[in-house]
Amino acid sequence: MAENEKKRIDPRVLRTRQMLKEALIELLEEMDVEKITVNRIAERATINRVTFYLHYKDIQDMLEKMADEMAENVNRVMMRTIEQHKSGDRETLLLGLLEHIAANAKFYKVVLGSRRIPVFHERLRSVFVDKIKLGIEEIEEHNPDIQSDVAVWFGSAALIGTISAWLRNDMPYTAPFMARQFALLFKQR
Amino acid sequence: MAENEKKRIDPRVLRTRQMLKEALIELLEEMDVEKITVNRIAERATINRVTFYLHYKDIQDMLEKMADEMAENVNRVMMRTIEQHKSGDRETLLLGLLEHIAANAKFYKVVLGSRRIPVFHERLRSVFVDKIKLGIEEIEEHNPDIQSDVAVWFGSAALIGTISAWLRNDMPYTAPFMARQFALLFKQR
DNA sequence: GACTTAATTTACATAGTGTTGGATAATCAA
DNA sequence: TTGATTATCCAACACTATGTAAATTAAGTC
Repeated sequence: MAENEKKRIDPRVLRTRQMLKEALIELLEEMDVEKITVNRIAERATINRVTFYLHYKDIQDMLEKMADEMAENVNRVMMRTIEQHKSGDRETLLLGLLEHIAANAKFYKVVLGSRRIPVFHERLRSVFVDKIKLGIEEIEEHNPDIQSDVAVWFGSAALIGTISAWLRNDMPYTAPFMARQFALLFKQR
Repeated sequence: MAENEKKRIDPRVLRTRQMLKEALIELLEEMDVEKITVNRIAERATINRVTFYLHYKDIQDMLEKMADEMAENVNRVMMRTIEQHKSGDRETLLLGLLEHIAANAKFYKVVLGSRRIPVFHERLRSVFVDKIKLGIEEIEEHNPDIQSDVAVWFGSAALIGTISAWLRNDMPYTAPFMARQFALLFKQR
């Protein structure tokens, strides 16, 4: 059932998109996003340049689609973590997220850790904003002087920014350690 | 003395650069940075396109130079605030910063609030990182379980991100209010 | 094996880049 | 004010990248 939902896509399409994406990630490891052209992506992917346009409007469009996929994945991971542990416990939730990121570190380091690709940060931020909004009441009860939307801005920015820095520095700490750090840093009394 | 330090620059140069910068800010208000070309900037500034290249290598170079100027300004503002109040009090320091940003909201909204111009975020982050490192010992004393570099990542990201969100939402709260919010949010016990 | 759809090839018009050499105009120094 | 200096302008150039079109080849589907 599950694999029929997306009514079977031609394997050639999957292959081409996969190769284009891998090529783009590779290039992003090597150069700034402004230096990347459709030419280069196609060449690296050993795909004809014209074929690129059969799949994406332009590079920006491609980045956005990849960012959407990333957001979906992150959402799914967080959902799954919650189900497995049957608790909205913040630390375990973060641990699930961080372990997913660590498992796909090559990708996330490029799109979040590196400079100059804001689409991914935007998408991830809106995922976090949604998640944080759900657990925000506690803060309001605890400290009524804190404006809830400011707290959401603060929390989501701190999360993304810290994770990005963690990736930029080649993850010097383990995922569980980072989850614990977040728990401590977010703790209000 | 002070004005002689930069050994008098030709007023034509100052004028040209000023017009180019204003044109770029205007364009950034109107469109994404990828859509901006040297052509457009020159046209908007009523400056010949060739003249652009007499001042900047390319658009990226121009953005970097503007980001450097911004970082200098922010640094200066924070220094001045500390001098005036003769105290490293966090809330007043932040208030000085936020008031400076509010006073130049048009500029900051474009370069920080809008999407897709990471250079400015980077530069501002490194300013904050420096500042936060100085006041980090207290946290270490208070809670020895928190890794100091993680705390720096967390703090700087939260600051920039919250300020950006504040600008993106057209500053619905006053600068003093935001300074107070930061003080509350950063408070650890 | 016939049908369908994806990818390739070649080609073209358009737009932007970065640099040149020479003319013009604004600033500076005497 | 004058003459020297230097910034800006103008026209032109080669080059790279973009995005699209039409016809051909190759791969996947039933």
